[in-house]
Amino acid sequence: MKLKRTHTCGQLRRGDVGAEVILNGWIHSRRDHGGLIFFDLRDRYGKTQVIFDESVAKAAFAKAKGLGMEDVIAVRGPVVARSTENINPKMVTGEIDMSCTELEVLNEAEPLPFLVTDRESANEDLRLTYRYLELRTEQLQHNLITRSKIYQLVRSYFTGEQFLEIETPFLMKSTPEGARDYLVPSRIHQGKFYALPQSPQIYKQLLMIAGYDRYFQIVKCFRDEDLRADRQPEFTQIDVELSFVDEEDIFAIVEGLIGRLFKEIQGVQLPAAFPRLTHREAMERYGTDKPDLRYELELQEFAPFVEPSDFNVFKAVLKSGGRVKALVATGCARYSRKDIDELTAWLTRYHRAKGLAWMKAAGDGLEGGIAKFFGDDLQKEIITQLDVKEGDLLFIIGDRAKVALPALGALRVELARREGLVNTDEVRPLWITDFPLLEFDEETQRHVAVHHPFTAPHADDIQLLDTDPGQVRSRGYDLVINGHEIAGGSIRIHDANLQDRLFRLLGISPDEAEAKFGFLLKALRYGAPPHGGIAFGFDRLVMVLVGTGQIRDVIAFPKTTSALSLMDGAPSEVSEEQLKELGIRLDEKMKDSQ
RNA sequence: GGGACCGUAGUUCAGUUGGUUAGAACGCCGGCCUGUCAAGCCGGAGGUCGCGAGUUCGAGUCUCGUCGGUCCCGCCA
Repeated sequence: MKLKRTHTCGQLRRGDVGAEVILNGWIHSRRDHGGLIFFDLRDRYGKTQVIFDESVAKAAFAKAKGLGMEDVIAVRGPVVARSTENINPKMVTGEIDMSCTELEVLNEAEPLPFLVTDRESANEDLRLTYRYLELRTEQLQHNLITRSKIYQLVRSYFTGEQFLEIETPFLMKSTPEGARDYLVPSRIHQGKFYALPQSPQIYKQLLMIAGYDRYFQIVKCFRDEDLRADRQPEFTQIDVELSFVDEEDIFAIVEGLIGRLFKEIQGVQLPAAFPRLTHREAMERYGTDKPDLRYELELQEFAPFVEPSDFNVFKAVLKSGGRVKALVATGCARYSRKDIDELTAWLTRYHRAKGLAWMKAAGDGLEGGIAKFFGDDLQKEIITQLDVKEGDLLFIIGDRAKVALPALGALRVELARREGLVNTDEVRPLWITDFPLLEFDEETQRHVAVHHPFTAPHADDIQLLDTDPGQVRSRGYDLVINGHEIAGGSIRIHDANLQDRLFRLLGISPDEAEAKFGFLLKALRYGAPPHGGIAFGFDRLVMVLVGTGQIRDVIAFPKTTSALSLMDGAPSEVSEEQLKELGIRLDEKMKDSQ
């Protein structure tokens, strides 16, 4: 190219008027007036309007005639001021034009599959197929530029706090527990496989044992599970681990980082310390372990009103050890029977609830739904105790605790969405603490780790490990922001005997523990310091910081819901030779389907 | 593994109860036009109605299957 840029397309201002400049970029849009042509020339820094005037530069004008959207050009000419009535207040460069005297066409673009000016102009599958075009859109450029800033802020924060950035292997040993591994076959050791890390958990604990007492890494992780709007099979974590610490040290470090990120990216000042909720309290009040605190609408205890009532369904629920809780939907008495039926259908379909009971507040009593099972005095008591106001709608769910609380929690989120209760300017971080250490898995009929098997049990509950493992609290914690689980971590077990005991509790035999985690158990015997850490879902953090609900909006080249890369066609078949080298033979059925 | 919604021109969509030649906007091509910034005006080209079967005298429309996308449940230590 002959004309190399002297400025970017977002740079020129009134003060540059008179300067001779060269700009390089893409033709974002063109407006042809016959003897006068306007281009908006775009690069990632912004847009500048370029004018081609037949009477000023005949050759450049003639070439510009034939150009169209997304052609790549270089233009030379003076910066000229716009007359007052021609100033475009919507553009930061709107007070000036660049009057082109020389034009070099760097590359002409074929007609586009969709408009780069408008992200909504194509379905997502088409945009993903031409992801490099979608990445030219303002929104995605903004998201990726912000993401880049966040990497830098994270690195400068942690290195400023004396953390070391250390890389850990991508080709590692497959371990049981947790998500399905992505496997990588070994050529040198045919029949054996590496696994891509679900997280660098064990490595960072080994780094603590090695004495690197403050470690962090911005690292890709891989989990072969089904996708969601906020979940990709490969994603990025900010992985952090510290030695000689307890929960308070971790919280302080994280609060410092999150505070700085929101200050720098959003200009929002967060409190120096974040509020904390125990897991139990979060479930009781919000029906979820990741509550969105930007709105109230808390779950309320309804059990006291069940016994004096005539509603036998709830009585039976309580008798069998279940829970009955309520949600007071402010001003929702206007909901029609159809609205309520829709909510009921949604809850039974997606949240395993058997039903959704309701009553409307009218006058000084309750009516509709199950109101007839509650006497006048009992209704008045409900209204007083639950602070029900005229025009409110009372939703009640009775079921096993595992169903009733999450279902009502889901209803809370849905009602907030419908009623527009979410203040999108607010940022509400909080810590969830005191998770249960173990959870009984019905399918495999054994206990599984709620967090992971290296999480330390709460000191007060260790004696319960053998008698009532389900009641043991862990030293795990989650950071939740606006209803998104942003980070999770724990104080780890640094005692080999306790770790051994945990493996046994999880139904991992001594032999298996030795085979799968022997290296960790051995390392714990060579002077392991007390340690703990946390891992951030980096993509989700970026989502919250740029204000999108879709993880694909913050990843340059994401996969579809079925884990395909529409642009390059991954995953794809490989040659017989490649398979042979790896000692792999495909199932006949798969060959047929190819 | 399961559920819901979607697939019509390059793109976004409309298309009535199953009925003549499947429309609009943007984009593209050609023409006019010297102050637009969603430029405007005139004209033109452009369709395997995702794919396959079925029902029917007749299918973009109904049924089944299949492929792809999105969202959700399960799953995600």
